Amino acid sequence: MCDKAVFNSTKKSLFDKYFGFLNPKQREAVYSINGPLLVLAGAGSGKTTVIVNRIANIILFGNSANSDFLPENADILLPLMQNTLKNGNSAEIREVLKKCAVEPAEPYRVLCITFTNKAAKEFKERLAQTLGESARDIWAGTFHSICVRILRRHIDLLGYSNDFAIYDTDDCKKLITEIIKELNIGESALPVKSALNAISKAKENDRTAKDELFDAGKDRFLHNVARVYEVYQTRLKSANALDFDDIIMLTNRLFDLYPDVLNKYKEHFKYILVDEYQDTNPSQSKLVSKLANNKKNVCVVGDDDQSIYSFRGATVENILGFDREYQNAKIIRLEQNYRSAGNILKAANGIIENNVGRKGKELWTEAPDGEKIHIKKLYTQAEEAEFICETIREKVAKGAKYSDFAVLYRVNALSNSLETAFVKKRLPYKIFGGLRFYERREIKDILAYLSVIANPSDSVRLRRIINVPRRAIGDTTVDKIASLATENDVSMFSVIENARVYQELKRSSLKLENFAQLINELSDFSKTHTLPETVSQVIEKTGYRVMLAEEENGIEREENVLELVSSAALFAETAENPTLSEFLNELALVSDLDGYETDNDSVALMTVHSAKGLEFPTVFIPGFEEGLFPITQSSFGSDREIEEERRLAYVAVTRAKNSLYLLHTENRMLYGRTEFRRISRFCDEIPQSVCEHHSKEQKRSAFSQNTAYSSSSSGIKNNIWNKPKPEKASVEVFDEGSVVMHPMFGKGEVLSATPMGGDVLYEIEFANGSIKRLMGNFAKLKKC
DNA sequence: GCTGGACATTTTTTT
DNA sequence: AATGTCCAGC
Repeated sequence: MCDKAVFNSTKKSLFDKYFGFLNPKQREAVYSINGPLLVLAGAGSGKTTVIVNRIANIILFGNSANSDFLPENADILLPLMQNTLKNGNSAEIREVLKKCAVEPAEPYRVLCITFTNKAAKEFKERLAQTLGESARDIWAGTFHSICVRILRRHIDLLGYSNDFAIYDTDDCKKLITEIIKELNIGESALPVKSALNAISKAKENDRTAKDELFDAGKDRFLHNVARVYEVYQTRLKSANALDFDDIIMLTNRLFDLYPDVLNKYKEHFKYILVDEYQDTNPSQSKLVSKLANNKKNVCVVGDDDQSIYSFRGATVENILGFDREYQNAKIIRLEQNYRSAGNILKAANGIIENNVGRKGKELWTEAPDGEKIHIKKLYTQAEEAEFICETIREKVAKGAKYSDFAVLYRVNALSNSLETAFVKKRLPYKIFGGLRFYERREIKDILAYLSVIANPSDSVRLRRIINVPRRAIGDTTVDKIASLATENDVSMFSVIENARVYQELKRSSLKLENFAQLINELSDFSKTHTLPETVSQVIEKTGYRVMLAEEENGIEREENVLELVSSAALFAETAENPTLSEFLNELALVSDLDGYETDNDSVALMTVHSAKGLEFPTVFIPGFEEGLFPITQSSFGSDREIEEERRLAYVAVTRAKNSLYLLHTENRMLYGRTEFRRISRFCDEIPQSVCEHHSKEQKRSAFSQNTAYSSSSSGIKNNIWNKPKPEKASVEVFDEGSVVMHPMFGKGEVLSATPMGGDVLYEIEFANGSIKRLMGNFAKLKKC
C-alpha cells in the first residue's frame, strides 16, 4: 500500500498544475465544492473563469482536490501520477486526475443560475469548450428560464394550465389599468404605475394579496393595492398567464405546497451555483435556499459593491447575510484585478470605501499605475460631446480602434447630444439599450396577433389588437364584450365570434364577426404553413403593413416588422420544435434581439447599468455632476440611495482598462431645463494623486455657438452608422427582372428589390401568378 | 368612434 | 426637448 501523504500531495500538485492558470484564491474557489460557499468576486477578478472551472471540477473530479480519500488502486496510480506531474500535458493530467475522482457529479445534477440570457449563453459556451458534449446536460439558465422549465411540468398542481403565457410589464400595466377602472378606485388614488410597482414588490418578497391586505391596516393606499393585487392575480390565472414575478413566486408556492415535488428537485440538484447573487430578490434567494436544503452545496458568486438593481427589488442583504443564512459558509474574496491599471483601481477603491454597508474588499493589481484619471470641465454638453469625439479621433489616428472606446452615462437622456456629435464628426458608434426590439409598439402588436391566434382566450392581447389597424371597434364595444364575457363565463373571443347572439352587440356584430373570422383564418393558415410564413401572413392579412405604410414614420416600423419575420425564420431553422407557441414562449423571456452585439468597429454608447460586466480600454463618463451622478429625484437622496449611486460610480470606473475620463459641464440642459451643476462628490473621493485636472483651454464664445447643432438631420443618422448592417456576403443578391427559383413556390420573376435592415425585400411574381414578398436572407432563392 | 391639441412626465431595467 | 396619454368636441 502506498503512502497516503505522498499520494495526496502528488494529487494536489497535479491539481495545482492542471488549474495553474488560476491564482491561489481562484483555485481555492474551484476546489471548494462541498458546503456553502460565498465568492466575493471583485470587478475584473476572473469571476466567469472561476465559475466555469469550478463546474468542470465538480463534473470531472468531484471533491478529489479537497479530499484525502485513497483509492484502492492508489499504488498503481501513484507512479503514473508522478510521471504525469513531471512530463504530462494538460490533457494527460486531466485523464490521470479523472482516475482519482471522488464522487464526481453527473452534469444534469449541476444547476447554474444567472440573471441574463447573455450570461447564461456565455456560461454554456464556455462549459461546452471545457467539457464538450456533456456540458449540454448542465442546468444552466436564468432564474426565469429555469423556473419556467419547472412550472411547465408541474403548474397544473396550482390550477394553471401547463401551456401558460407570460405577460410582460406592458401587458400587466394594461390589465391593472382595467382593474383600477373596474374597482372604481380612480387613477388619482392609485396610479397604475404605483400599483404595478407595489404588486411587483410584494411578489419579489413572496407575499400574496392576502398577506398584503392583512398588513395594510387602515392605510387607504395599501388597502387599494391589495384589492387590485387580488383581482389582478385572479385575472391572470383565468387568462392562464404569469407575469415575470409570478414565475419565481409560483415556483416557491409549488415547492411550499407540494413537498414531494420540491424533494424531487432537491434530490436532483447536487450542486447549485448562483451568479450575480447581489442582484437576487428575497423571492429568489428563498427559492435557492429551498433547493439547497439537502446538502447545502450551494455556491453564490457576486460583488456587494456592484449591486445596482435595488430599484428592481434586488437586495444587497442577500449577499451580506449569506453566511448568516448558511451556517459554516466559507467566504473567498477574489481581489486581484486583471483588468485595470493601478490608478484606475485606486480611484475605484477611493470611491467605494465611503460606503458603510459592505463586506469589504480592496482590489489590487500587478499592473503599473498607468495614466492618471483625466478630469475635465466643459461649458456645455455640446462641447463635452465634441471633446469626447476629438479625443477618440486623436487616439484612433495613433492606432486605436473605435471599439476600444465606451461612453457611459447615468441616464439615457444624455445619449442625444452625444449622438449628434458622433454623427457630425462622422465617427462610427452604436447606442445600446434605449428602446428594445421586442418592446416596440409594432412588434408587440404583431406578437399580440400571434398570441391570440395561438390562444384566443388571451384577452389582454386581444384587446391590444382588436382595433389595430382601425376596425371601428371602439372602447365602449370592447368594454361591453368584456363584461359579457365575465357574465357568461366565456372568453372575450367567444363573445366576439357569436356577436350576433348578444343583443348589446347588435350594431357592431358584423365588424366583430369579421374580426373573429380574420383570426380564425389566420389560425388555420398557421396550421398548414411555416412559422415565418404565418408571421408574414399576419402582417399582410390584418392590414398592418398597409397601416404602417400610411404612417409618417412607418418605414422604420415596417423594417422592424420584417425583422420579426426574419427572427421567426431563424427560429424555425434552429429550434427543435418550431411551433408558434414555442416561438412565443421563447420570446417571452428574451429582452432583445440576439446577434445585435456588434463585432463591427464602433464606439459603444450606453448607460452604466448596461455596461456592467463589460470592459473597454478607454472609458468616458460624461455628466459626472451633482444631481446627475449621483442622480437626485425631487426627494432628498437617502443614504441608501447615495450608496447605490456610489456603487454605480464604482461599476462605471472599473469598466476602464487604461484610460478614464470624467467629464462635467457647468451648464447642462436636461428635460428642457438648463441648470448649473457642480462636479460630482464622487470626484472628491478619488485620491487627488491619481487625478489630472485638465484646464479648459477653449474660449467659450464662437466655439460653442458653432456646436449648437440641429439634431433634426436624422436622415444622416440612419444612413451611415446607426444601425450596424450585418455585412453578409453569403446570400446572393438579385436585381429587378432576374428570374429566380424558390424551394416552395418554384420559378418567379423579381419585380422589385428593396434593401432593408441588412437584408433585401423582394417582390416576386411566381409562375402561378401569385405575388409574394420575401426576405432575401431567408427565402433560399437561387438564380435560374 | 376618431382626432387633435392640451397636458404631464422624464433614473437605472438582467426577466 | 421630446414623447406618450387623456379628454373634449366633432
